[in-house]
Amino acid sequence: MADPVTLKDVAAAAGVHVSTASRALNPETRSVVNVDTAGRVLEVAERLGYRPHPLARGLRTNRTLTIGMVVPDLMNPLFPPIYAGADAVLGDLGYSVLVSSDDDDPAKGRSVVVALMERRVDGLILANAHRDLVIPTRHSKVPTVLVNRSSASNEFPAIVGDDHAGIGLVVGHLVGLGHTAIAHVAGSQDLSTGLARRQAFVEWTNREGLGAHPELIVEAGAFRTEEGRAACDRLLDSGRDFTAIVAANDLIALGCYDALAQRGISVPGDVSVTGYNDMTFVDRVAPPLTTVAVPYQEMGGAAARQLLDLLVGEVGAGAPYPPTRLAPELVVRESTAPPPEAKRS
Amino acid sequence: MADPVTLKDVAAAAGVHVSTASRALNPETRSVVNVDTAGRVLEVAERLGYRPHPLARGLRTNRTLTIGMVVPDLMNPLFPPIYAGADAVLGDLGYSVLVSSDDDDPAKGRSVVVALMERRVDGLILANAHRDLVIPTRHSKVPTVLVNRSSASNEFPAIVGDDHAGIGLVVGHLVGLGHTAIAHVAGSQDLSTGLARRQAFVEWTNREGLGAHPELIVEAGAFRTEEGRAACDRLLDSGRDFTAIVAANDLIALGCYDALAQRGISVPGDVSVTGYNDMTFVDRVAPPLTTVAVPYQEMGGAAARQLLDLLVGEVGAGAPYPPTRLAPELVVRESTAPPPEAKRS
DNA sequence: CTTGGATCTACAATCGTTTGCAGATTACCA
DNA sequence: TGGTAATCTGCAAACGATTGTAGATCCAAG
Repeated sequence: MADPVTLKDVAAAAGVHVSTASRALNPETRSVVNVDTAGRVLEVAERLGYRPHPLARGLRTNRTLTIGMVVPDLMNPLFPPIYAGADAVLGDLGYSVLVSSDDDDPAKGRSVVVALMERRVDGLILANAHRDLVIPTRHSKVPTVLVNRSSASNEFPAIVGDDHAGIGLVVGHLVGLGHTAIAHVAGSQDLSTGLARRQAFVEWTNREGLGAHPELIVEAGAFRTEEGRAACDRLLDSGRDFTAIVAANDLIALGCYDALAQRGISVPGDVSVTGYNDMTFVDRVAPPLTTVAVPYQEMGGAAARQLLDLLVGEVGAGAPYPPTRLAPELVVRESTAPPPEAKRS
Repeated sequence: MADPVTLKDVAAAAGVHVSTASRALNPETRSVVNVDTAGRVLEVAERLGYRPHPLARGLRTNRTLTIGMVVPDLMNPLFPPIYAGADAVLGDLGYSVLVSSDDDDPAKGRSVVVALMERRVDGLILANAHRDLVIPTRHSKVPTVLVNRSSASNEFPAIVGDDHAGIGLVVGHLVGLGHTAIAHVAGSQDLSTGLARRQAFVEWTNREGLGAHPELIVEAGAFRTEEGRAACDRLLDSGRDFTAIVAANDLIALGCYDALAQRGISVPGDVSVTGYNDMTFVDRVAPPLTTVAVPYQEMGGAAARQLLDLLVGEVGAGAPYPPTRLAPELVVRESTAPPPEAKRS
């Protein structure tokens, strides 16, 4: 009842052939049609409330004005901002963003990507994180950009947070407070962020002259509170002395809170803890978490713009794409303080 | 390079006409074609990796296998679970869910709905909440279901949390602890949940024999921390005595935390506070918040199933649809305790 | 041997656009 | 006035599927 006003209707009402109507409606080709017939068509289309049928148009032009986006899990508060950022810039240009989750399962990741491609998306934004993900788009022509992750070979443009700088911020902050024995609870090394933050940690601690202490680095199996707690337990069990922990992300940091609390170790009285991501509400836990804020929304926007470039640009411009790194920001709260005097590293 | 294997290719390879191939591939019509030609077509299609072109198919059948979903804001942690729940059930049937946000702006709400309809979605799931939202689908034939909100006239099926029961749970809990002077910081009365929770509050406090105290009800302009804080300030300024606050949602409850803390009133020592929704991390704020958990994911799933019913059923089955209410669950944490002895209501 | 009915398959139209091409109109200039 | 270029506009073929209808084939019965 609502909408079936077709191009044919517009053409008829304007007294022209549908091809003329089509050309008049399309800004690209409008110049080829007489200026006042064009005007008449426009006016009639407006009056009738004509809307092109996206399927018909897409069938002919081979474009869907749809972008596929795959994330590990939309319920992880990291990803909605990325989505929102991308959707904002793409929506303005008439694109819709179709999200899929892969639940951190590489197999499912592949299958959702092919599902998206079967839906004929015009481009892909991949935020799913497994480093070894074989990307089915590799040999297809679907423009693809990575966000919040990079690929080893830089075969796709990638927008990532500058983990190196971010970790630099927190270790700088900690040594500024006087810490000299700093531990790291790393995230999964299968994710590019887990790897990058760990590498950044060893580099910055070296650069600050704290020396290399591999025993002060322990790895959480995943970026989750429970895993963080377990990893921190292992660290504590090892008996090594330290006065600060930089956790690979906020969830792991909260896990550290738990492990420390259980042993009666006070934060930040006895040991300082830092997180990463500045998730919602980490300003309200006890104690409010010192962490680093990553501009996820801007990352989404940047990824979208990058993708648009790919869409207009010639396919296969190729060449390796060095990842663009967005600067993070240190957020100092109450989980960090100078080390206790009594304790020597 | 990847995919352009069309029905015509399959037909040619199987030595049949494309119409025969089409019928063979479609389970509905398969019976009409000879059983072993059908088998041959199937086999060839499989071997060639044929995938029907969704646009072509949709153009002909007038279905897109796409469901539109509109939420106020995906960054609000309430909505990803709803999305996930719906996507899980719809995805299994080949549907994709296209999300749009309306930023709680009724005008934008209408425009995203028409945008979705122009994309020819097969159905709509509306989770955007403004009670007075004029729904553009009203006179169109797009099957629509509401989730986490209802419409006054019940013209659409709606899946909502049972706010009445949920509020009953918390006031029951509070009177069980001995509270007799309970205040309510309500949410926006423009949202069906804000309204329903407030009404439930007055009904349950009456039923518990606490009498009506309109001065103990104050309204936050929106379901946000800042507004909650302001509203709670007004409540405190009024000078009325009370020993517990039931907040319309968790964010407002956190606002109450802030307002109380600033005046040195301890939670739950001096006053108990309850929230609503059991958002992630409210178990980690100080003190951990007593609240009510709403099964948002199931709500999304139920909405999807309801929509599927509409899709197969005859259009305009009509008749008012009484909302389906899903039972919430009380989560007791540490923000509630018996009232202080000293204080009389 | 013809006719009628089952069964199957092919033809062709259709969904609503876009777009190469050809034809029509007008205008311009010699 | 006639020829040609410039400017529009219409025709028709796509895009890749689905589907009503008509025709082909085969077999059995009259």
